[in-house]
Amino acid sequence: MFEFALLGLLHEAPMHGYELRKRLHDLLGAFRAFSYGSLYPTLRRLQRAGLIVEEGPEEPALSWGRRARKVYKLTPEGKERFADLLANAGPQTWDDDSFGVHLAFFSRTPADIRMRILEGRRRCVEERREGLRERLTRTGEQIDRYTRELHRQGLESTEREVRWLNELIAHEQSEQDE
Amino acid sequence: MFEFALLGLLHEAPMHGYELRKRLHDLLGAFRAFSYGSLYPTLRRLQRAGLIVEEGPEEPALSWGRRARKVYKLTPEGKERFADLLANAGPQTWDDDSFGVHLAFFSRTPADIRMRILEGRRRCVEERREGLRERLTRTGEQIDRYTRELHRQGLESTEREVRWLNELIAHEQSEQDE
DNA sequence: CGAACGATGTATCGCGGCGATATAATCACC
DNA sequence: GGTGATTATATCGCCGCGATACATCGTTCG
Repeated sequence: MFEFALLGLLHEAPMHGYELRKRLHDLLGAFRAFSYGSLYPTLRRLQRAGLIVEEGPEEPALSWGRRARKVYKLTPEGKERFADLLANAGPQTWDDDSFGVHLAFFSRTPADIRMRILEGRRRCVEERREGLRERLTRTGEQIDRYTRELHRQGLESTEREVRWLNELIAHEQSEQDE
Repeated sequence: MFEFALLGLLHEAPMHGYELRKRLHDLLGAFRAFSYGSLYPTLRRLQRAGLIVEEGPEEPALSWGRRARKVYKLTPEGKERFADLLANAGPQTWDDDSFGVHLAFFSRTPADIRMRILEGRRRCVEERREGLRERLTRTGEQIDRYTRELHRQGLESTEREVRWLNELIAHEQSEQDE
């Protein structure tokens, strides 16, 4: 997840940790929080895996005054890895975050893959919706008001996501026809 | 989180792990998934902390055929701990799950505390809403369609949650007046 | 009859992510 | 010249998850 997002951002330009976190927040803050406690360890992991490298000092004299910062850039292996992650959807569970990251990089994703990701997401959200409906009728009247309220809220937001996904898919199709 | 939910469930009756997980799923599945990979370690932790104890074999002969199961029950310390967790809201961030658990146990929560929890939640969701609005206007037109769509979706669901919380709070107040 | 399957049941392992925290330099402002 | 916000990197321990393993029971189907 983190790995996916970082590789995607570094695809735009080389960056250092702090900057990555800000971009992450702007790009994906609407659906997920990102902490430094994951950022730096993930960067180290990516570095050890050879997916990113620390850029040389470069411009050591120019604009001095900035304090120590480590700028990372993608390696060819990193680009390859990102392409892999882009192409296949993550684990198909309703609480998996990777869909959001996919969406954030959709403008760089081929149309057929976009469609596959969207439909995969829709399928798993629909499954969850059915599960919730079934549970709501099963547990019926025997649960207290607050729990039922929680269920209603969960079901409604799931239904809304399905509708949203349908719109996205429809838009995708109309674009394809044109 | 897990700890909170487990203590709450064991408040109803002594139970074993598998049963707890099923109840968890019925009660809170609408907003959160629960895995065994957390359940059993959490039970051990609670046991080590003296908040729960393994019930004696009890009825060893009756209804035999059932296979090995460990039934846990609350200790006085466990009840105390649960009361503490009930009374004060968890970390006030929009992605904190503990609100859902609180809600699930609302029927056992005093009215004034219910109100405090609801208002705390509303405050932090409203803050997030403002942050998202600000970011949407700031990043304005310079972001691609898909990312904007993600933002819109995040903002809308936040707004819906605020409305929902307002309803819950209003209902709470009307009940108090009566 | 037995095989196969799905539910019941307990448990662990490694890893990914988080909150808290430490450290430090720079900048803006009064 | 001090105070606080912002920029910047980093680690620690804990929590929760997915995968996996294993054993028993009831049912169903060939």
